[in-house]
Amino acid sequence: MTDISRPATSPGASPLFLREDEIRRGVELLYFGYTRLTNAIDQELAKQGLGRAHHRALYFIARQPDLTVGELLRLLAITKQSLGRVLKELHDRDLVVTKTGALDRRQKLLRLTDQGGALEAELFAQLRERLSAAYVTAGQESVSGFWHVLEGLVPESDRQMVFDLRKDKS
Amino acid sequence: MTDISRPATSPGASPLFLREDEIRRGVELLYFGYTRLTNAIDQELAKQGLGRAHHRALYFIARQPDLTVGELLRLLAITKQSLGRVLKELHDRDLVVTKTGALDRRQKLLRLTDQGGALEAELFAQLRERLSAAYVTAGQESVSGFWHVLEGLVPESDRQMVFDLRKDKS
DNA sequence: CGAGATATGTCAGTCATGTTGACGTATCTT
DNA sequence: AAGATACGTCAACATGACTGACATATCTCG
Repeated sequence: MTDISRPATSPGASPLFLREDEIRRGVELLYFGYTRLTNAIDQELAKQGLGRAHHRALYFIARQPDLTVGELLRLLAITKQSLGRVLKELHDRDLVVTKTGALDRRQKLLRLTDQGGALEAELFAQLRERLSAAYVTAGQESVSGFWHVLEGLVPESDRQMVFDLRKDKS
Repeated sequence: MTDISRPATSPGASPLFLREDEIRRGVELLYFGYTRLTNAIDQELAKQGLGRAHHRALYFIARQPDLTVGELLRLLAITKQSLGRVLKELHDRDLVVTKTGALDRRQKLLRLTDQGGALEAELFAQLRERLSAAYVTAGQESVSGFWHVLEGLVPESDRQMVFDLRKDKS
C-alpha cells in the first residue's frame, strides 16, 4: 500500500497520470464505504416494509422541511413517476404530509409527521453510529479531506444544490 | 434540529456526540459523490447494452485476474443467482473467460478477454478522469483523509477482503 | 476408500426501483 | 388571455436484486 504521492521521479507531473492504483483505491473504498453504510439501515427499513428509496425521501425531507416536490426530484435525480410512488406510500403510512405552498400555490411542501420524524431519527442514528466511528478513528484532519475530495466529485452543476441543503429555507 | 454537539470548547468529547450536521454532511457528500461518479459511466455502458452490475464484475475481474466466482460473490455481496446471470452475459459477449482452477478443480478462475479488458479500460478512464480531478483539487493531504475515513466505514469483517484487492494473487 | 463439505450452476417465481411518453389540471407570469 | 410551470397519473416495461431448492463435480479427512 505504498506511498501514493506524486511519481517520485516527477514532482509536478500531470494530474492525468496519477497512478492507476490511487484511482482504483478510491473507487473501491467509495464503493465499499457507501454500500456498507447503506446496508446499516436495511434491516430497520425492512421491519417497516420500506426500501431505500423511501429512506432517501425521508432523509431529504427531514433535512429540509417544506422542501417542494420539484426540489426533491432534482436531489434524487429520478423521474416523477418513481418519486410519486414513493411519496404516495409515505403519505399512506402517515410518515409524510404535504401542504400547499404559500407563495406559489402550485407547489406542495413536504414535511415529516411526528411518526415520520421518529422513523427518520431512528435510521439516522444508525448512520451516525457508523460515520462517527469512522470520523473518530480517522481524526478531524482526515474528515476535512474526506469532505473535500467528495465535494470535488459532485459536478459543478449540482454543487450549489448540495450545499444549499445546509441552509434553512428561511 | 438544533445542536446536539458536545460543547465546542471540548475537543476530546465523546464520539457519540459529534454534531449532527457533520454527520449529515458526510451522508450527503457520500451519496452525491458516489452516485455522480457512477453516473459517469452509465452512458458508455448503455452503448454496450450493459448495466452497472456488469461493470462491477468487469471491474473486479480486471483488478484481480484469476479471481474465483466465490471471491467475486463475496466482494459484490449478491446472490449466486444474480451473479450467474451477469457472468453468463459477459461470457456470451466474449468479455470474460473462465478456466478451471489449477489447485482446486472445482473453482472457476475469471479473466477478461482482450475485448473485455479494452471495455473495462474505457470505463475506467471515465472514473479516472473524475477522481483525478477531485484528487488534484483537494490535494494529497485530503486524499489520505478521504481514504482513511472510508476505510473506517468498511466493517472489520470485510476490511481484509478489500485490502487484499491490492495484492497480486501470485 | 468413502462420507461429508465445498464450489459452482441452475430452476421458477417474486420484488423494488427505476425508465419512457403521453396527458390533465391548477396556477403563475407576462 | 396565452403560454409556461408544478404536480399527478396512466400503461407498459427493464434491471437487478431476492428466495429456496436441487444437481454436479471435486476436495478433504477419518
